[in-house]
Amino acid sequence: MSPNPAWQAAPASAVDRPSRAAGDILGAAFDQLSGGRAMAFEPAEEIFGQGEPANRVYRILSGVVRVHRILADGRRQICDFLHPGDVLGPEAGVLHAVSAEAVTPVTLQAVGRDALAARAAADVELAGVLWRLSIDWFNRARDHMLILARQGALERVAAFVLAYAERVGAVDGFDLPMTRQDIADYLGLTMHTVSRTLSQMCVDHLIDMPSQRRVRLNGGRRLEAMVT
Amino acid sequence: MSPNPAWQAAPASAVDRPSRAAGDILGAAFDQLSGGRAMAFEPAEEIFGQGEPANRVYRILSGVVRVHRILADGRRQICDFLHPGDVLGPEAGVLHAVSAEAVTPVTLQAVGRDALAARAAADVELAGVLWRLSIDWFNRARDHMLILARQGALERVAAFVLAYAERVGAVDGFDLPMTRQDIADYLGLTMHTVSRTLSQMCVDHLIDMPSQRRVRLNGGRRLEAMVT
DNA sequence: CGTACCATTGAGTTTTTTCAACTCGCGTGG
DNA sequence: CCACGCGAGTTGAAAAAACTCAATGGTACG
Repeated sequence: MSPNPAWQAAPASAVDRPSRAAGDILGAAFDQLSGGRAMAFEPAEEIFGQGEPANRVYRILSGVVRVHRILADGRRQICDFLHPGDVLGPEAGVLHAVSAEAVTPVTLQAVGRDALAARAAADVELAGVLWRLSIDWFNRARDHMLILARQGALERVAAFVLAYAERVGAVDGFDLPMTRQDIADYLGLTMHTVSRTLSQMCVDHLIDMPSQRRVRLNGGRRLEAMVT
Repeated sequence: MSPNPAWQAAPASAVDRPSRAAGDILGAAFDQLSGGRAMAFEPAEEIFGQGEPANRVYRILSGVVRVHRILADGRRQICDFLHPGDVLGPEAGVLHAVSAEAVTPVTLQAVGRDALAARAAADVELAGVLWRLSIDWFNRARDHMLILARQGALERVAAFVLAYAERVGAVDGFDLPMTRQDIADYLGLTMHTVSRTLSQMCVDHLIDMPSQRRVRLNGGRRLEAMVT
């Protein structure tokens, strides 16, 4: 593991998405309502499970979280990977429709759903930030749907790599904290297809993979061209 | 076309989702804010387009609407089909991320986004209804993601047919208002695969199709079994 | 009654999955 | 220290699924 992987730090630049102001407002609300306490989770530890009551909303301080659903026959669909600064939970109804697990070691702040709602009712700016967040999720979900429905393996993996690079603000490469199986379950492919596709992208010099988990984009232009 | 297809009527039972009370609250808000005016659209007519400013929120009175995105290379992904009682638009940011078109003749009420927001700010019940709506959309989007990512053609078509039957409250069959191409673009398949799959389901006596657009479920038990 | 559009069906091809073997890195315990 | 085993990853070959191309059938509407 590299000395200071992007997903581990929670620097202002990563946390304060989509804007400095939005991050501040959210951060302040969480700092205050959580009483400054943080929760810690080990890799593969469950943060909450499908079907459990959804009483709390979380804000990730460090680490990477996967949000997924399990089907009766064991197939798994990862809906999203969440990073420092991302908020987890408020899209839920009374019960969680998905599970959330730590991919890496994770720390997060938890606040009561009702407490956050009460504060949002009193604070127009906070309500606006939460509203914009839910729009973002919705558009993310639709982008994801598009990838799953209409794209081939190469396009899917390219889109994932590019989106991940942007998400962690890669400068000269980045680490993928998740396994090939995780990527496959996110992209609707098998682990094998993901592996083959990454290998092929290396052969074509679209990317380099100095180690199994590390990726460097070679320019990225050609890669971007295949994401439509 | 059958004399009174389910998608044409806007009976209380269809409009008042997810509950009588919620429908009343929404209906009252729309009736009042729209000034009782309704807009009409012909099949294939655009209600709003991707990239346009999202100033209004719509409530469908009759007909079926498709919500979709077009990719640069012409591929199309239908995100959802909406029916009488459904609300269209409030999930959008400043600009619409999707287009909406009439599948059948459609009538709908339009209200200003700001006007609705203002009313929601003053009416806790209305705000709750809108909030629950957005949760429903989100979960629908995730269900859809699951279908697109992890299921075969038979499962996809079966899921669609069952969901549609439930949506229109089918008693002894129902009409599909959309083309095979629409279904394919919704399910992430080709028109050919959809057609073949439906044919196969007829051969297997899972369904009957008295005409190209009409479907009758044969019990539905076996069909439900394949949706996982 | 002809035309246009939607739908169906067949045949061959491509893509992805499945099955299986094998490699690599890493931590454990002899 | 080294052998061992385990989990993750890679890769090849065969099989399955869906797509493309192409032709045909059906229905509605002028």
